Amino acid sequence: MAKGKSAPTMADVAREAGVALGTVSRVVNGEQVGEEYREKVQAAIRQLGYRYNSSGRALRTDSTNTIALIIPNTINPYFSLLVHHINCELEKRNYKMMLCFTEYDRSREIEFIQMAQQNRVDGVIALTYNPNLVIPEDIPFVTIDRFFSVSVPCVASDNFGGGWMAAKKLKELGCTNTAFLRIGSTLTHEPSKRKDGFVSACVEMGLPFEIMALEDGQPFSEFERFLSDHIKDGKLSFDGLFIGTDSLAWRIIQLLKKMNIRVPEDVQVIGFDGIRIFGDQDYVVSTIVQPVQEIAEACVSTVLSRHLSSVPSLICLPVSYAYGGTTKE
Amino acid sequence: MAKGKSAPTMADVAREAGVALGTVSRVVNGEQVGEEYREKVQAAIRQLGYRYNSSGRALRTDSTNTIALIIPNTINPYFSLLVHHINCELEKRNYKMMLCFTEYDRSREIEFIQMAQQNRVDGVIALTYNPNLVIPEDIPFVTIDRFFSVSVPCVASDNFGGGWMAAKKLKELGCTNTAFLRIGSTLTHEPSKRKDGFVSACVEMGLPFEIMALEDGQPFSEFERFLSDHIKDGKLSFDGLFIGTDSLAWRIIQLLKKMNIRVPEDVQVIGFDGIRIFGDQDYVVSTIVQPVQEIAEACVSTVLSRHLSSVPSLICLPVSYAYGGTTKE
DNA sequence: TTGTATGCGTTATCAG
DNA sequence: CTGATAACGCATACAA
Repeated sequence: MAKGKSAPTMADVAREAGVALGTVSRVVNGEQVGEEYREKVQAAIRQLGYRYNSSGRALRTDSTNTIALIIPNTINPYFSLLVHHINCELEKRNYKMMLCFTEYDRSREIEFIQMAQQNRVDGVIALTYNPNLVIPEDIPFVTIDRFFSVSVPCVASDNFGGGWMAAKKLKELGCTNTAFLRIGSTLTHEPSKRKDGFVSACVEMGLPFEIMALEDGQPFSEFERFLSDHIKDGKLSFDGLFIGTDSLAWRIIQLLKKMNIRVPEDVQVIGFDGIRIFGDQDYVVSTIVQPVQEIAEACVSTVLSRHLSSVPSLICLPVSYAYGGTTKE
Repeated sequence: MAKGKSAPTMADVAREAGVALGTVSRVVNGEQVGEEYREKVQAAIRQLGYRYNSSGRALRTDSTNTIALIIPNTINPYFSLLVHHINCELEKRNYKMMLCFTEYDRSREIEFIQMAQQNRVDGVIALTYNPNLVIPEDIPFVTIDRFFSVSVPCVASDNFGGGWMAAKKLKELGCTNTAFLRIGSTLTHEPSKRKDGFVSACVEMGLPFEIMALEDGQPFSEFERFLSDHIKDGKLSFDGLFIGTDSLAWRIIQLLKKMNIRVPEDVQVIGFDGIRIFGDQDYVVSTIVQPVQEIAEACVSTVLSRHLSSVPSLICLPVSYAYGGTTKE
């Protein structure tokens, strides 16, 4: 019988079962225990409704069965998807997730890494933007989309291949003059390679292209100006656009509508990420799809395999093309 | 100097500062401590890079500064939004979140509640569907959208008022024959009142309406049949639809397109939830917007105020109408 | 005000 | 194979 209202402990179970405390621990942890002892203990556990106290275990073993996920937010649907699949993978393996939102704040990225260590998490998965971020060496750490060093595994999709694929697709669909549009930080990370792949393919195939990259601080209206500059007699000189993310693609398409340019009749548009409306229905735009499920699986299995000596330092996963109404066909 | 590689403990700090262990604890917890002692301790803390170990504190205080959030997933954008705002509110208050995905699995809902207790979380916020769920009395518990009993606070938006608002809006926009469409469980919960509010308003205003509710197991195609049955000479007899969720509204609109019914010219559609594309851009459909931010704030402040004796048992927050392209104007 | 000592629930190390 | 017991890092009641 537990004393008062507080939850029963191993000592209570031991008393109830008439065995030693250590024996209870062994049963709970599935270690070798004599059959009749095991049964007595299990009966007592059921009797008292005992469940082990993770705080005690955490203190003793210095591990919490928890992984910290550091990510800007969960409003952006790509991040939501990532959070979802990573948490599912963790749940499968009986791990918990400690979710940390940075809102793109560089100081919070640092803070959360410290906080994660203080909370004795068993590892960290991080999607960050701070160019000066220092990755601790004494805790399993996996990054998404950013390569720091060979000792910090990075998981990303094949951004270069995706850019290449977009160019090839536009060409196949009959485009003869294209542009790549992107917005974003000056930070060099894996997604930066989307442009590189696109450019490489265009050069190789002899497909004309222009680049329009908005740096931090420049207003969105710069895109409007850029597009206007390429309109003659109400006709856009581009017939194919590859855009850094689906989100930006969608905004650009709104812009084109306002300018009376039809998509995909006048210009075909391919985005990047693979965002679906309501998370699981149609693709919002034609797009290069990131394999989020596989990315999540790779992150989790990598961060949990600290002891496995040989972890690749860059895990690159294949992308695919999906039709979303903004290309022909 | 810490022994070996493991993180410094309070004992290390005490030794370094030449004070007692208890004094370090008091400094760390911001209690009254003599000025020169405080300074010595803080210097030692900086010196060693000490951060307190939350496992030790958790074991000692039997509290973890963690709240469990039980929710189906984070793919559905409404859930993503909820997770986002709840986590933000928790971060503000220096609490962590333990995220639990049920995927609508009733047994997992139960499991997670037990697991949360085992992990000594300080409270639970839950959005569940299991009709037989038993809410533990010995832990602060807040539910979203479902009322269990006066002792379990429930946070929800004004679903009845939202239904009423939808009817009024459709009437204002000139509709003369309407229908309410919904899909979903047989479970009675707060969102069930969307229909009630709609019906009440229609009756009061003398606006004709029909109800079409899909029960569990019925295929989506039932909606197609329902709509077909109401088409004569290619013309839909309804000119206004109120639909249980934005997600369903969007699917219905796809259906209408296939049937060559134009939205909003032939029929105006209002959904419920307030989902925006990419989480923060345009509304996907015209809709009754749930005040997610306020819901999150209410959940968190309620679950954290266990000691405050008087918590209302139902917190009902006001909704608003937003134009999203599927109504006139 | 500061120091000392105990115990939170668990795992792990020893003896038996 | 089992029982007893010592940590783990911290907060706190009590003694100084």
